[in-house]
Amino acid sequence: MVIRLYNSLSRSLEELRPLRPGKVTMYHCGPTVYSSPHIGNFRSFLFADVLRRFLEDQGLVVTQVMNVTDVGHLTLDDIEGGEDKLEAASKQTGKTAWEIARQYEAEFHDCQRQLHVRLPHHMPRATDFIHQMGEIIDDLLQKGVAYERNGNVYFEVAKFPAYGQLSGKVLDELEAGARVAVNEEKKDPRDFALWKVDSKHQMQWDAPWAGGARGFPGWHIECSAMATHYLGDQIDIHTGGEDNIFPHHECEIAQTEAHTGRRFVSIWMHARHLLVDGTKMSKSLGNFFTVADVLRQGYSGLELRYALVRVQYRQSLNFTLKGLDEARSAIARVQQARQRLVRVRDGLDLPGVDDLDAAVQQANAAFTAAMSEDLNVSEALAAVFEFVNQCNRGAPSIAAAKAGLVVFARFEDVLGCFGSEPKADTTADAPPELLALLAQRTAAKKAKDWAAADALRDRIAAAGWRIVDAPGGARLEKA
RNA sequence: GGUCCCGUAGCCAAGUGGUUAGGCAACGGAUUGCAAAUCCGUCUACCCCAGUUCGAUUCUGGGCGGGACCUCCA
Repeated sequence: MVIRLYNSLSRSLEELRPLRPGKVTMYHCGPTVYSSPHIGNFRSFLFADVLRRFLEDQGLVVTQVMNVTDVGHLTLDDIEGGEDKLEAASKQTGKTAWEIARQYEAEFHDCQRQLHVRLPHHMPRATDFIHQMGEIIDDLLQKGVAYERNGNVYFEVAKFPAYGQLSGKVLDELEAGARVAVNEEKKDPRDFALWKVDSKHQMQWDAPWAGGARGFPGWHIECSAMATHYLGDQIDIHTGGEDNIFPHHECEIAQTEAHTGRRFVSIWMHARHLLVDGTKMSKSLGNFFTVADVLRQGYSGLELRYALVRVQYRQSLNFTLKGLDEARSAIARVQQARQRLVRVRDGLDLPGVDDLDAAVQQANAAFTAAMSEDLNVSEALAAVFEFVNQCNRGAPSIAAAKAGLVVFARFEDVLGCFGSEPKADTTADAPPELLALLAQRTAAKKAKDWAAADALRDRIAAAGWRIVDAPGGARLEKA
């Protein structure tokens, strides 16, 4: 199956042709660990996760690298002598920048776990790569595409003609941009920092090249260092949020390609920002959600994952609490269909004669086709639910149940938002007191004391379980 | 101001130059003691105006509306 992905650089769908057949290298711009991860962050990271899962589903061997930015990116204020994100958080909390970084890095990993993210193979910290950044900076200085002013080192954009290709920024207009603070040190306003000197900065290192001043790395160099370190000079796919296109990825291309002399990335992929209640998520509008916020409201990681993954990554998904409720219902529908198959397979329910062959084939083919076309998850989900309906309406044989469960396992393997295969019967997992109530209800039903039976059912429901009445008897499911 | 994306039934959201996407919700029926789950059915839409075409939701142009980026941001 040909996999086509949208390349931001060419602004078109391109067939994925790995540099080394059968293997795909991916680099993802990861979190800046100065605050709690929010749902927008994870829209982007879950997109990367689904991409990786689908490529593996297609038999490709994937190597994933995601950086942890613990140096902090400079804020706008920094241009005028302010501080970076980590430094700012440090001042507010009284903790050191290092403590802040480690705290939020741990929280990020926790979110990854809760959202069922398959962990990237490498998650390097920027602060562990100061030396490698220095080597690149030194090389760029040697090559004459970077220059030093008062210890600060800048990349000279004029020396890299392709600058602006990714973002489509017209250079002349950039120069006149109103939000660009004047920096007399730069030869050109577009030049960007590779190394900065600021004696007040908490995180500082001796310059890792001869003759350099003590300071800290600039905005973009970490990704070049870590990507090339783990994956080589050329990588297949590089992802990030759409905001990364400019300036971050534009600068990354410039400095990396100037350094290696080779094309850095084959396919650039960018996730569209999500909207919350139809508008941009922001703290001032009060529609800002961290991952923890959502989980605290009683939604599961799977439900949040479903809500963030169900729309194709290049569409501006509209996140709502109602959407989470919909996710809950949708997941339940899938899991109920799976459980039905499990019960047939395990001999708890009578098998039928339907073989499901056509449905299995159709579901797999439609799912693959949808995902192959730039990860069209919405369309892939339609294939999933079409299959749910096929399973539910028929009377699957034992062989069909087995085959159907393989299909569902595959869907779960790629999307990861349904959960593991349901147990055939969860009654035994319920607390003993609920089992006692269930027994009482069964007795009440036998005595045709409907009022008592219904009252008992209500009590069980209040405890978070629901009764499933079936021909073989009633059982309990976690609601 | 520059660049770009989008506007699909109650809500979310695919897709197509002419054949019911899907999910959630709602309603009717089957099933059930009543429910839950499930099945069947109903609600069947493409912002507006021109143009191209035998035919446009789908292509072109204009308008209106929403959103994004333009050195904090996934």
